[in-house]
Amino acid sequence: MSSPQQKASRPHIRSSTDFARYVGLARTTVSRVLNGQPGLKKKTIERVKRAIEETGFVPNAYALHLKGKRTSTVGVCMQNLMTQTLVHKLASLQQRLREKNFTTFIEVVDPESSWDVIRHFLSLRVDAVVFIGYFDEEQMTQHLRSLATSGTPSTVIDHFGIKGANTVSLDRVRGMAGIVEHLYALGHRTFGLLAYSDTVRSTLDRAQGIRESLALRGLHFDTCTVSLDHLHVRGNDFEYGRALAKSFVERGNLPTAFIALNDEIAIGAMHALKELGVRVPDEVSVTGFNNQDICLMTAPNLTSVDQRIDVTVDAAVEMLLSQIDKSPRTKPLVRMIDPELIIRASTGPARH
Amino acid sequence: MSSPQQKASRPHIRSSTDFARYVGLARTTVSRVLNGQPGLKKKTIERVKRAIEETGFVPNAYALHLKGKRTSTVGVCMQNLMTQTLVHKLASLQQRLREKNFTTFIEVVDPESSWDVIRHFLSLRVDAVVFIGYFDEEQMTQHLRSLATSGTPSTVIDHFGIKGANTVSLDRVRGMAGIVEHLYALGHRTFGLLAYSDTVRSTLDRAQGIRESLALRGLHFDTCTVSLDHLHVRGNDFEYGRALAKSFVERGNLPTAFIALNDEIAIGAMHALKELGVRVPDEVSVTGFNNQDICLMTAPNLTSVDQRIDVTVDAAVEMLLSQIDKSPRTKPLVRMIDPELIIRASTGPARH
DNA sequence: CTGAAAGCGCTTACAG
DNA sequence: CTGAAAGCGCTTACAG
Repeated sequence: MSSPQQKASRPHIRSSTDFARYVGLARTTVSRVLNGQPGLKKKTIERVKRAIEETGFVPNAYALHLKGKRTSTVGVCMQNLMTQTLVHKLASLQQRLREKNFTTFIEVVDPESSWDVIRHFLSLRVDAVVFIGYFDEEQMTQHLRSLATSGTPSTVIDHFGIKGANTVSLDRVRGMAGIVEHLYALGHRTFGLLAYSDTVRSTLDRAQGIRESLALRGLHFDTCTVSLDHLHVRGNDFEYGRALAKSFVERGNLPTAFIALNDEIAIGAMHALKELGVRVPDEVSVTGFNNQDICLMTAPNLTSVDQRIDVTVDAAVEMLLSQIDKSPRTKPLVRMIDPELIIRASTGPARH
Repeated sequence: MSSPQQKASRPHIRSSTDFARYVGLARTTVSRVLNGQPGLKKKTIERVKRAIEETGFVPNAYALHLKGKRTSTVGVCMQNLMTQTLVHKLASLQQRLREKNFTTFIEVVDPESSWDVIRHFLSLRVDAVVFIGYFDEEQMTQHLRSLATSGTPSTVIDHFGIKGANTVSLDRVRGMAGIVEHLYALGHRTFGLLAYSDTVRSTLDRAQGIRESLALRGLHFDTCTVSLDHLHVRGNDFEYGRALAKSFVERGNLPTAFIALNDEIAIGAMHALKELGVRVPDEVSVTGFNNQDICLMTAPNLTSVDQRIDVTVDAAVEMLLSQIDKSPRTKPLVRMIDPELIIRASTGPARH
């Protein structure tokens, strides 16, 4: 009968003044009960609590934060392209901050919106700002400066290399080194690179990781890796992986291993290879990146690199808390997270 | 040289009082400039604007909203299990609301956190609350009542059937009817149901849709559909689809079509079928649901149902705006969104 | 065209 | 143990 939409007959209370009048106590007393302060009669406390039940009164957060104290809020700036991995990071971060009694304000940033986001966070007097993902470096530097000017600590998750920024980032160079090491140990000396010819920072880092790791083993990047990225319209999905693998097969002279930029591309490639009669891992090995759930859906299951999101988020939160209420640091904090190579059945000994 | 972390030598301004002193004008005047009110000398405006540049002053949102006006904010409550589809809905909603000059506060709700979320939204005096996903019905009803009591409009996206709730939901019954109609027209009379034996509301609705649509064609649900869900540990992913399809093949006497709960399960099933030598769609047709990107990664591409997220979100925003600043409605608004069947190569004529 | 004063809804010394 | 008063950072009539 009584639907949620139905207007309750309860008195409509909007402020602590209304509420105090309703209870028959001073605002001061009510405030103390609401904040669980000591030195109150048991009866008074119960009286107020009952009144809260009756009226559903909730104090106005805006008035509450006006006194210039910490707002216990953190602004989170997400890159606009939301991948599964980024969603995990976001959810994990919100969870962690909630445990520390912080409220998160999340804003998804697309380049066009010209970043009013920072102003918005500042107007909400957030205690700190977290960036997740990759952004325009110049804009970022400028925004980090605005934050610093206002005395708001900030931490960047993922985007490594922004000058002066506190950063928590996956050690992508090490991640790639792990893959190369693994494949090298299996006897692989020729590598097909899938989707590494991109100019975004994370990809450049990854390519650099391959280059260094090969050099370490006396191999030269340019002679033992092949990329056919230019043959197709750039993508980051299954279809791009499929198309690239197909081109490799058509071209002939297959490398013994494919190193894909991410799991989707790896899986697309695996499917194309299967269709074209190239067996994985007997004839060719394939690796992914990110260790998403889909790595377990393929036959064979996909060797991939796990980002260890929980460790990353823990580090970021720790970094944040160490800055809040402390005097600002001059040297930025930078923390690299070690990725974990998850070896599965898509990689095997190199064929001869 | 000047890194973002470096403390700027600019004067540190925290309030409009500080700022007004800095500019050498009254707070009133400054306020008017900040809010773009008419009747000010051009010179005054420029003076203030320059000072903003110089100091980076941003007014305190909490003080701003204290006057009891609309806060131009909307609280969004997300179910904790974040699927790709849900992320799309969220991003689309935030985008739309931003266009209407609303700020979104997003909270991911897990059952344990016992829903302080609503209190939090109320304390922020949001103009409205949107729920996206599926929640506990009893709790939801209670929370919607709290919102109604405080005069805060709300809309539920997805979770159809909550009493008294304003709802925008995909017409799942029609979505399933579309699939059945399509398969029926292709000559299919026996159907393997993959993962429909779940008791969550959306699944029940979907099963009901199949039942009704079959009945409409003189077919009886119990005799022409088979489910082997009970043979495996429940999942919603590729693996579950794979396992189910395998069981169907082992059992023998295959239905001519598989109707999967979602795209992942359908794709998992397709892979298992392929491995076991059952050709899709020659021997068996397969359908998915949600029309995710992965539908295009399979060979053959997957027939699926599109949720038309943009239409859904538009409807929800429209519903919300129609409630804000209006007197509360007694009858809840309910809007069903028509899904769109996307026919691809995974469905074909029934084999005889 | 600009400013002084009151008020929004809270908390926090300070009295009693 | 409880209350009256001041103050947080804004906006908005109301004066000038």
